[in-house]
Amino acid sequence: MADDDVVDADAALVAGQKPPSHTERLNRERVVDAALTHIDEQGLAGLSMRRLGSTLGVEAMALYRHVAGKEELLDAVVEHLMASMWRDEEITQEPVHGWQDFLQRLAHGVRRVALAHPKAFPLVASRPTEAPWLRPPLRSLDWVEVFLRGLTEEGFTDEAAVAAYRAFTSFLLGHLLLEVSLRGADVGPLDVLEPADDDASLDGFPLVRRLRPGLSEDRASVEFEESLESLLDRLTLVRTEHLER
Amino acid sequence: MADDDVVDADAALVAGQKPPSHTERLNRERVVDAALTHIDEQGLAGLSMRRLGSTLGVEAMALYRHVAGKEELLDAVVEHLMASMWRDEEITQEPVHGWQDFLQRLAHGVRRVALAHPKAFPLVASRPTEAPWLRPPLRSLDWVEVFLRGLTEEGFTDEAAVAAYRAFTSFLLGHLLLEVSLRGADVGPLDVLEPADDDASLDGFPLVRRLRPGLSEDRASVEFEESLESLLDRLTLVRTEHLER
DNA sequence: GCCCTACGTTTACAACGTAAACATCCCGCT
DNA sequence: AGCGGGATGTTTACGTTGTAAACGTAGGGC
Repeated sequence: MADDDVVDADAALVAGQKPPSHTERLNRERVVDAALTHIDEQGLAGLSMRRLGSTLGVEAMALYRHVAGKEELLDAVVEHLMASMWRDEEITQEPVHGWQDFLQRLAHGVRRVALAHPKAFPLVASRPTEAPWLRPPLRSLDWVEVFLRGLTEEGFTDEAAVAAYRAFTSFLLGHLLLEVSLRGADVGPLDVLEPADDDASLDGFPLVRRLRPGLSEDRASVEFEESLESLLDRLTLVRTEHLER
Repeated sequence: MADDDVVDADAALVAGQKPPSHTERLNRERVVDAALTHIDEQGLAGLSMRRLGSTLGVEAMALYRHVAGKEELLDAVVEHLMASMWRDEEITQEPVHGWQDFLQRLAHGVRRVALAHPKAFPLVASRPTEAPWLRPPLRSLDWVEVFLRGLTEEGFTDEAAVAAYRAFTSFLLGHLLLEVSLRGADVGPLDVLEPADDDASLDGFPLVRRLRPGLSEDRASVEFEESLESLLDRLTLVRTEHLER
């Protein structure tokens, strides 16, 4: 990305635009981008205005010309994350083959975002939404509109579409939060205690001890797929129930 | 609870024990309890060691004799929350009528805890578990053992019980996090702007505008019930599939 | 060429988590 | 009963945080 900046600067020069006085000027987008990569690399707790400023070669207070404060910055990161899904041509480009295909693509799109930014995704779940009837992770008006359009165009009644929104968001939140908490967890001090990890006196817990290998397996992908399939089955029922009424 | 303290002190006097020098002595339980009620009342962000100390009539540093630090205190609050479910006689007392009854009681028990402490419950979801194969909200060895025992005793194979654990935790996390974020949200400045809440230019979002009444309804309870029912149906399949194999 | 405005810096303050040294009180021992 | 020592709470202090306010400064429109 540092290379990108250099390239961009050169291109700007060739195009006859302003040569950067010292480095490229700050703007809201650069601040938000830097915040996201900082969270990706150092974790949410490692983000402070001062540190973020210094990675941008700038004093902390400079950031306040572009974001209103830390809270608003975090909201902007969330917005940026969900907005990045618009560039996902599998969702916005390809024609849709039925509502099940549509929900599959949406679900996988959100999952891609979550897995690309495991340390940042919890923000999508925990920041308050701008209206109480918006639910993470589909928390922007744009995505809710897309969601409702996708379903009502495919024969869902209004009530069924709303019910589907609720079920879909609950599903995504539960699965993705658990998955990113696995993948985003900082690998411990890399202790050699790995082999001795069944030591810690699982003596009172015979079933846990016996099933620990199974519990430790990474089944996140198939678990997601199967639960999604099951949800779609349920929504099939919801849809036809509301139609017959 | 302040009354309780007085009563306890009097009882202690009658029983011939130490009269409290000034107020009751501090101990870990009082600290954790106070932290929980502080979070319930002021929200997680409003909790600081100094403020918590002063509600206990004590200097901030006194807390460090009883908890190792703020992080450990939050972990203790989470532990306390989930441990409080043991006193739920509907879970631990009554005999179980089949695994579906068992899971229903467990689910409702966790939900009761979540709804009783909407501001604190997100901690149950966000604090790291002590092992990567433990998943919120059933994140203690005790509860996982109970869970696995309840299912294996009812004819689940080891693999099916593990699959059920994954599905059950995802379900609870998604639904309860969304529900408490509704009920725990600080009611805004109580603006009179309530009636004008469809104002904010929903013009680009016709479907959202049309379905907003439906989206605003509080369907949390029936949504929970229906999703739980659907999950139990799915687990019925999982169970018999693994048996036939 | 000059000025205004947008941008970045400096300085400052209150609040935070917590380490270290200190005071104090209570309990068990002889 | 007296005393010694460990447990408990306080004081002081340090570094870090978010951010308000005043200040410089540089660059583009007239």
